[in-house]
Amino acid sequence: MKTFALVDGNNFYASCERVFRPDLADKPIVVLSNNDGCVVAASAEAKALPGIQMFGPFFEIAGLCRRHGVTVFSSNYALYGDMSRRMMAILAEHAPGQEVYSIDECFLDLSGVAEPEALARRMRDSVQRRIGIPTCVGIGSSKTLAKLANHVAKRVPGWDDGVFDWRRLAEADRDALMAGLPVGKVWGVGRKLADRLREWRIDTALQLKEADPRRIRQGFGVTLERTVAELNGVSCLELDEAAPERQQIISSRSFGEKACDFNVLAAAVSHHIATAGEKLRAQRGVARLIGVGIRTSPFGDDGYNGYTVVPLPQPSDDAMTLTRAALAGLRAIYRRGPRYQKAGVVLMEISPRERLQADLFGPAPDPRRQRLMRTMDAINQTFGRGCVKLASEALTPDWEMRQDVRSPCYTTRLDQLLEIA
DNA sequence: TCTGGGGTCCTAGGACCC
DNA sequence: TCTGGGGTCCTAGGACCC
Repeated sequence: MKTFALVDGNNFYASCERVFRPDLADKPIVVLSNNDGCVVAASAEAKALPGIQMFGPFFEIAGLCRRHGVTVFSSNYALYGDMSRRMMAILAEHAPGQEVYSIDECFLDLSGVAEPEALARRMRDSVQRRIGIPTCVGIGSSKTLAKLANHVAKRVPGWDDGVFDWRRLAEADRDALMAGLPVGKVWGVGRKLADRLREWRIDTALQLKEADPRRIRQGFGVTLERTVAELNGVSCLELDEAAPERQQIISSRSFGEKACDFNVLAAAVSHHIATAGEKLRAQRGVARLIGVGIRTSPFGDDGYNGYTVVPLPQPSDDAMTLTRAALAGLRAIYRRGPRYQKAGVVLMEISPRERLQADLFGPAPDPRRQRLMRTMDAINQTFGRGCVKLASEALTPDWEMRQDVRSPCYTTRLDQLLEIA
């Protein structure tokens, strides 16, 4: 029997900010998305205020925050990323297998551990003591059950003491608990799927668990059929220890201020293709298609949505090749006039680089260019993103995002260390 | 004054061909 | 007058996640 644990940081971004602001313990905090657009994290105290909704637009609740003395932070990904690495490293010490699933959560393989719940409590204490981040742990015999257990450990009254293992309960009690969980809480079931399931009279996690797998497969596909099996304790999803190779890589961002000028869009697109190219080379891939998109705000009425796909003559991971193609795409879709709100790129048809060289009869990639890319990536890794970049990225800085209230990079910048008075 | 995130994968449906 | 398939490729939009 397999045993999985799902560990995640409670209100992770808010907790990261609090580590360096002990004065904010027990105080309401919210953290905003890129560009200060939406609320993406909130401390328990903030969540308790009526009207503070995750992923809701911030401007709608800005007044409420002022009235209730909520401390508001812009996203500080340098800080959260670094805290995440520390948390993941501590957790990895306790388990033979770890899959980092997102910035604030990971699956652990606890198969063969005699007392997983006791281990989970030790892990929680360790993370809390060493980096000051509170966590919750869910345990089950499949990843889906571990996820659901995590929800129980965090939110279900009576069971929300931070660690929950389904096997703590007899089967009848497990079912009773699952009967109280809406089907939308199950991993992989979002709002739309939950609506459709309700038409089938499947409202709770228990009803999904007990649904006929064949009918689910017919009505909803193999993915949900697998979820049903996982809810029944049959593990179908393995622990992916290596970061999966992406089939597509997206980089896009909204502008701090709307942009009309071609050069501003060109700088943004150059930046995004540079970021995407770095990710592409990190997974040792090459891309054949490059998508470029620009759009105005979807909430205005003079909407323009430009998108095109540029094929490369042969798949590439070279920053200059990618940038040239992306800018050609941008020229094709750019219209003078609209006030653009967002630009982005997509790398598609990604294949492993090694295969490319064996397959193609065309000219071999220039080894000097490859060395240049490796050097560029290495420098940027050591000295920070953007230390070395192509000139097209630097045409204009006008598209930078808005971050009005970002905290210092306490853990990654010497000049921004926390000072203790 | 104005403000609304970012990323990945899947799939339905159209175009095209035999 | 009425009937008339199936596979592949592509893409936009949908759905999900955090």
